[in-house]
Amino acid sequence: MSAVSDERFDELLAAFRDLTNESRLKIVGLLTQREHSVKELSALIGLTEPTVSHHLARLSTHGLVSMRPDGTTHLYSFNRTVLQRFRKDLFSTQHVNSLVDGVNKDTYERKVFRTYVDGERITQVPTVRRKRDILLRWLAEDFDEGNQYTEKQVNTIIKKRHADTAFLRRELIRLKLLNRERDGGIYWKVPG
Amino acid sequence: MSAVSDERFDELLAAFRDLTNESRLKIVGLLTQREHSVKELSALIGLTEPTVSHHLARLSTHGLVSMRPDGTTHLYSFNRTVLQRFRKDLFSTQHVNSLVDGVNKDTYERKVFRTYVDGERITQVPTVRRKRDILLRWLAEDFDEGNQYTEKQVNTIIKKRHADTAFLRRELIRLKLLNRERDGGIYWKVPG
DNA sequence: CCAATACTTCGATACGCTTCGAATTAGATA
DNA sequence: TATCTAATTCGAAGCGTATCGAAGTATTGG
Repeated sequence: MSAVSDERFDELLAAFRDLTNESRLKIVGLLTQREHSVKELSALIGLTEPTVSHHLARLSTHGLVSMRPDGTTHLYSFNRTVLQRFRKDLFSTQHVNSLVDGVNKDTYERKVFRTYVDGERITQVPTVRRKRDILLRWLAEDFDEGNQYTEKQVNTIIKKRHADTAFLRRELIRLKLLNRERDGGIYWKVPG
Repeated sequence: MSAVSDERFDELLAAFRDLTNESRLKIVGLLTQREHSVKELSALIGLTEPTVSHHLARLSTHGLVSMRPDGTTHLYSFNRTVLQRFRKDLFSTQHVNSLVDGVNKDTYERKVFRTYVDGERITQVPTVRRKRDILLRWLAEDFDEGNQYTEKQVNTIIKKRHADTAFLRRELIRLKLLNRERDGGIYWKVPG
């Protein structure tokens, strides 16, 4: 489910891009009132006929306008229903969510692991909190929900990853990944 | 009430232009889920931090995103209400109508008058129907609603504008500006 | 069949915009 | 205080596109 391959969204985006343009919005504004010829539109908004023709061509590729020949003149009209459908769809959460490629979603975290973790052990605790937090969430996975741990047991588990047990234990509590009984030496993992 | 001076519409247009851009839509999509730092966004969508920073700056000029500093990182979040208001306003007929400058609305017709009318008289009847129709609507103003005219009276009125009364009389009827009693010689102006 | 008219297509220009890398600023850590 | 990191600002390259004039096409009117 990559962003690039969401053709439906690409079409919607292109349609809106073509719509959010001063000249084309003027054309659409005029066509909402009644049908107009290219020459009329050209005179009304102060652009040459080739330019107007070009804009109308772009609008029609998305079905936003229709043309009806009348002698040598081409009468263009606006398709309200098409725009209404586009308005509804563009910002639907479905499409917005599909923008982000799931494969890329954790590249940042992977980079942190590559830098600070070697196999099973943390080579160095990142000084930057944001990076450190990523490793702490990983470290928290070594604890089971529902279990209770003494401080000694906590240190043993942490030591498998890094030597500085005191600091990492305090950090786990700061991030609310572990909880500690008031005054006591009992720790447990916070669910979630 | 010129199109160029409708600042409110210009602002809406600029906001939507800034929104209908693939990179910025990706950013907005991510920010709808939760707040993100510039570095995170950069890694997630595969752009450099300066580029992301630039996009965020554009989005924030329209109030679409807000920033909250947290240490050296800047956490950006999305303002739903602003987008909702924009969506409502952009296509309101009020704004669409204000796009067209009233002063320019009749330039095409004025040009026809300049070319084919000299003071009170039609110098030459345009062969192009579209232009001819403009003069016919002007000619119809010489007739009063509610009055009844014989063919002779109709010709007299037309002759003040141009010699070819027979043709112009027929054309007025073709355009449904004048009406004629079946088989009879009685004419009257069509209201409206 | 020829002339006039409206439209479109084509080629070229000019402008804006996205994007990047380099340099700068601000904040946190040690 | 000095160093590191994150973010921003700046300058430049590349691309798309809005626009125009000129040329080509189709349809009407005589």
